[in-house]
Amino acid sequence: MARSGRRPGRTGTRDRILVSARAAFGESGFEGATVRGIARAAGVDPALVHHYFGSKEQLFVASIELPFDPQHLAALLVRGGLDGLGERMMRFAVSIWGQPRSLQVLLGIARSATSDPRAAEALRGILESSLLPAIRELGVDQPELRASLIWSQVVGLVFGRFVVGVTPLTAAAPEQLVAAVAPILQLTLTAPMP
Amino acid sequence: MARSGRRPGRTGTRDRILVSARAAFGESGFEGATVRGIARAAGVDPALVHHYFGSKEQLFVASIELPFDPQHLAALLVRGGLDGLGERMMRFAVSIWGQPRSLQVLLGIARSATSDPRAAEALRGILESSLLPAIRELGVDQPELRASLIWSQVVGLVFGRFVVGVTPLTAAAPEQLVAAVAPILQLTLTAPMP
DNA sequence: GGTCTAATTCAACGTCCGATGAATTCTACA
DNA sequence: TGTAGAATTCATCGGACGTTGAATTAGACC
Repeated sequence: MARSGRRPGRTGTRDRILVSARAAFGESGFEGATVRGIARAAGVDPALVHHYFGSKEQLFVASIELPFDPQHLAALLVRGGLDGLGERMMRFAVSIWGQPRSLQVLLGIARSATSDPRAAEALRGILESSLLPAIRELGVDQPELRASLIWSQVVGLVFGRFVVGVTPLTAAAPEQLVAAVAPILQLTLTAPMP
Repeated sequence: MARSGRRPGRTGTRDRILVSARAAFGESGFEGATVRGIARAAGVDPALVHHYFGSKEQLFVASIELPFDPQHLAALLVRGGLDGLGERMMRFAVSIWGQPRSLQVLLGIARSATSDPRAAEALRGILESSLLPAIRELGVDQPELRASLIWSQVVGLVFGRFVVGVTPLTAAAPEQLVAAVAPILQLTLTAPMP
């Protein structure tokens, strides 16, 4: 039984709450995760969560900060031109979901997007602030449609691999996925579009 | 205030509950939808839901019966061979999500898959009982990986169009989507795979 | 007409949830 | 050393949820 009152020394409590929150939201989405569960995982009283973050929603917002800078991504994609862009995109996706913390953020957003418009907007934001500008800058025709199709392919991959657990997708090595999907993305960039 | 007791005449109450349930699950997923809300939408006391279906979970199972027969779909895809298979797949997907009831069932499963392993299994089932057998039967190499990639593309499309609301995907006419995506699916079927 | 069964509502229980406000303990700084 | 403020817990509130059991009303069949 932890007695009440301030703890001696520096306790990174706020950070521990954030870490637990990312794990919980990534596992169960916004609605499925509970403030009490997050507090328990952080070894802390639920009231502390509100003390630091005000509300469950604000905690969510704080915990799903995008694990990369959209402009940086856009620049990275543009650099190198249209050639090999599909592969660069896949490599970036794979490198992001290879980091546990980034993956948690991504899954937290994706799992919450099914019920929370804000999370859905965050997902759209990745498309509109990175993918679309990059493709526009390269002067491809029908940039909106192409960017959306690429976005939906990557989202589908993440969904299949990490949410639904489709065996060939969970079993494939990252390199194999890159090799398999990159040409498809490349065709999505270059094929004639209606 | 509806007084208690049996209603005169034939009241399709059970069916009305099912209809409301599909709408609610499609809109909010299993956890987000509430028995009380479904009952309210059906103009009925919440206890009736349990009288007819036993539990929220059994109601969910009853309401998400797949809107098509997997074997029939597999046969439809095989008939006609590898040529134009991508287009047939897209046409089928578009025709399914064009029917409101089917779309509700699909979205109910997809939205619940983020937290409910059973729904995730139902989603995998579409892949394993229709897509994969069809592709296998056509003698393509790497059928598991190809089927999974096609599945993830279609799931991503549904997610983008109906859950996240990606503008180019919501705005595109079904025919335009078929024309844009079919060649990509076809490449996924025929491109060399690692 | 009497009786059994199905349909329907009502009232309630127990649980979990997010949130609040007060009390307690420590740190920082004058 | 005294005191303001930050960190932490505790007890609790009000609400929503799934579920249950009893009571009420209608149809079906003898």
